Amino acid sequence: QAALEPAEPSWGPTGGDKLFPVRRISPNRMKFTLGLGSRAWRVSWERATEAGASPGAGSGALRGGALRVSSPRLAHALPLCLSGGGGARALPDCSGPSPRRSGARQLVGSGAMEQTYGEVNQLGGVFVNGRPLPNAIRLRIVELAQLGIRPCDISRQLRVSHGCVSKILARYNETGSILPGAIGGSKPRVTTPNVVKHIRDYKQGDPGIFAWEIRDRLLADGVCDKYNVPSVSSISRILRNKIGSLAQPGPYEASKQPPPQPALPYNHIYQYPYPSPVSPTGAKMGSHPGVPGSAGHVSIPRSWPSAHSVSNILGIRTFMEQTGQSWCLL
DNA sequence: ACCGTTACGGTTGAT
DNA sequence: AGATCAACCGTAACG
Repeated sequence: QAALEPAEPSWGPTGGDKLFPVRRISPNRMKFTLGLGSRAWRVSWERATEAGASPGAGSGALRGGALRVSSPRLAHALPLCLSGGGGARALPDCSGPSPRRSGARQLVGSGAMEQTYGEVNQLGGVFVNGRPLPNAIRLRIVELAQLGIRPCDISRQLRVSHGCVSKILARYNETGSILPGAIGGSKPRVTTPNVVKHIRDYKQGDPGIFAWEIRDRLLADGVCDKYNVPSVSSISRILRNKIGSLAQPGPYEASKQPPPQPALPYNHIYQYPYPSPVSPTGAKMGSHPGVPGSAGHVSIPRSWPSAHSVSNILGIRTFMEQTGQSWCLL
């Protein structure tokens, strides 16, 4: 209980809302600050995860499993991470405060560093603002829903706001993935040298061509698809800045090796990589097609390397691993 | 009571 | 190295 006592309650407003210019923070929603190495963090987080992973027994894969952080030191290193896997993209599940911007919340005083680890919502659940819920809880939400538990009850049981439960279930129903979206980063450029070259060709072939016509031709000629075709304004900018006189090949592509295309399209999907629609706990994941092998399952924008799959994150052996094969989404 | 939606403050990673 | 930007997050509240 002491773990949930805020060292310094954050009573300030957290922002406005539609009707109220200033929304008052709930007395139950408070930040708590803990000293590094304190057992308190572990206790508080275990309480939070137990609410998700333990109740109802059954979920062997989750109980005391990947989420349980038993070492305060480890908790410091990987506050809410389920996996230490590397990769180009962020692992969205790593909910610990970043050293970069959370620095303002790191206090170094008299040799002991304090750090804000999370907040407590109205339901008593622990969350880290700006960071996704742990995958174990996300998975539990889906599992409970599959068992016919109402979202409002899931919300109360797991101490996750109903809005979040609703969002996770809606996403799961739509995509088959329990995973959060990829946070941060930028879109891959769509105006690749090849696209610029085609735009130039079109312009040279028909100097009076409109940008929207160029756009249509890029699509018609298969240079781009609907996901990566430049906007009309982008094409106009290219015409203005990079092509301009139409005389010389711009420096953009003259002698440069084109930058590598992104390995995955921006809208590539992350698939929920279970070999069959069965959760690791054995609970049926319903008839949802969002499992490997279901083509046309294209909804979660952006993706992560396979090293970040739920299976790997949760420490679940995949079918491919069991058969000794490496697998890859590329 | 329930739930979809959204403003908000926050984090993240590419540029 | 630091700022900016645009993506995402979960909460709290409205309707």
